[in-house]
Amino acid sequence: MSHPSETSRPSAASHPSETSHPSAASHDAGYRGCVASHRIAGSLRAAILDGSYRPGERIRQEDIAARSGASRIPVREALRMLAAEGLVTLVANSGAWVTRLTLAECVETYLIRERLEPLLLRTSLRHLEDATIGRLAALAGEMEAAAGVDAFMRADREFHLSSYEGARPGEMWQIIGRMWNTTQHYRREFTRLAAASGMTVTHLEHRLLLDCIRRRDADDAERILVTHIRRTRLELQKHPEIFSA
Amino acid sequence: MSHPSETSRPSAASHPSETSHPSAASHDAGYRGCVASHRIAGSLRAAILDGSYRPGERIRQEDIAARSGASRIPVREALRMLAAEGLVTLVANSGAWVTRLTLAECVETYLIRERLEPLLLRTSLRHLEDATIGRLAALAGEMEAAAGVDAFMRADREFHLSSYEGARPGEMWQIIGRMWNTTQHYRREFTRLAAASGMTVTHLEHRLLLDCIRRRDADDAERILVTHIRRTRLELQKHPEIFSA
DNA sequence: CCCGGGAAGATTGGATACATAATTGGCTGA
DNA sequence: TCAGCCAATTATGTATCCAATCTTCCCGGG
Repeated sequence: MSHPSETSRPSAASHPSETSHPSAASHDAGYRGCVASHRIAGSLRAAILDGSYRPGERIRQEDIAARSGASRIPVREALRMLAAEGLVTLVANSGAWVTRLTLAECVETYLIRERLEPLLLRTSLRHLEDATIGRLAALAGEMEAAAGVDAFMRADREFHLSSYEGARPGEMWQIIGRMWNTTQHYRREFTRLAAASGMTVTHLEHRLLLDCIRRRDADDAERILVTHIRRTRLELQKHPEIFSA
Repeated sequence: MSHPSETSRPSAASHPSETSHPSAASHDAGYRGCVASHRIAGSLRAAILDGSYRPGERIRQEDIAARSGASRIPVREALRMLAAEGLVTLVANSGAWVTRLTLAECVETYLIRERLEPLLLRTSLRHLEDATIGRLAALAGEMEAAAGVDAFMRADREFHLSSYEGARPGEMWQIIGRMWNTTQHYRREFTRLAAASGMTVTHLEHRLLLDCIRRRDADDAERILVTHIRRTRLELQKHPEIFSA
């Protein structure tokens, strides 16, 4: 419903054979829009994140196809999307499994987060709205008052990801979001263990981080966030049993 | 051609309905093996990286299918793999384009590299073999003697990526490899410009980095590498015309 | 002369069907 | 009793066909 190249979509390319170019990269690592493959990917992603599927569990294409009322082709596309996000692992001529991380892989993820999340927080801090900061405070309270593991997990996830809301969606946001997803299961198991022995230090770090954010102090915020992620990583490394289940 | 779960593939899962789990995550973000979709993805990737396809250029499924002698379905799978790597951008019901980066996106990529590559180099340094270090020296020489842009690009890419060879393939390697790929075109254009005004500083940085690597000094190596990437980013930001082409 | 609207063509998304490779279970033999 | 091999079954990979959507070109109006 539009005209030549230059209007609805920026920057036609040089070759005459080319037509137009999709507008500002959505970077969804896949299709955007309301196609079946997207719906299926969404419901599968949700199922993996909330623990309905467990790491190492096999995903059969026909099962998903039957359950979603579609054929296997959109299922395959969905599986590829999730594979791109690291949530499932595909093996040629064999099938798909919910990605299982080893302790070493999980630690690597945390090492990456220690370097990237402070950068993203710094980028975000300049444009973070006061309303969002208020929401962060509420979430810190929710975590302290959280009764169960799931409530804590939800608040923790929203707390950290919301603190990055000031950053424009881009490569960094995508990488970090993916890491939160792939480690979700192991953070849940770890939280289960950590909740037993109390999480006062975690809550202190969150409060401290919130204070840095309120002061818009990027340097201090980076330091606290590194500390927070690093300490969690070191704690996690004390519980290798999580990964041998 | 193997037996029950526990032999060729580690760690059967807990549910009886599950079967087995793919061996140590290949993290190919897709299938591994010799299927058609993989072949097609490989040739398309090569074509994009060597500049046969330019950013913003449309990729038609039937073209690729006809050219590779397969049907459109493996082409679609290949496009999804490349989309996962960020090399192509898919839009629902519309098609696929070679991903085009804005200056801001490219700068973001460099900011991420500034934080991650030093970490990867540090990880690699412990296990880097002497033969590889010798190869690095040869590549530094090749860059200094490079006649054309393509020769420099090849040597530069192999120099840096080889310096990470001591690190086990994993998430970090994948992220960084992807970034080298998505920025390949823009680095080529930038190199074209930079070559005109000489690249003595670049060569000095490479020599210096090589020296740190020889001394296995991770701290110095990190610093030099940050400097190297950061300076390139700042130079790149002086040439926004590369992105408006 | 430029902009908006509409219809024909082209291209992608999805369903069904078939070929191929892997898994699973049983069978034979030591 | 158990290891190893073989065949039936299952699941994945691919090809072909049809429907839905978008692109493109042409036309009319301002």
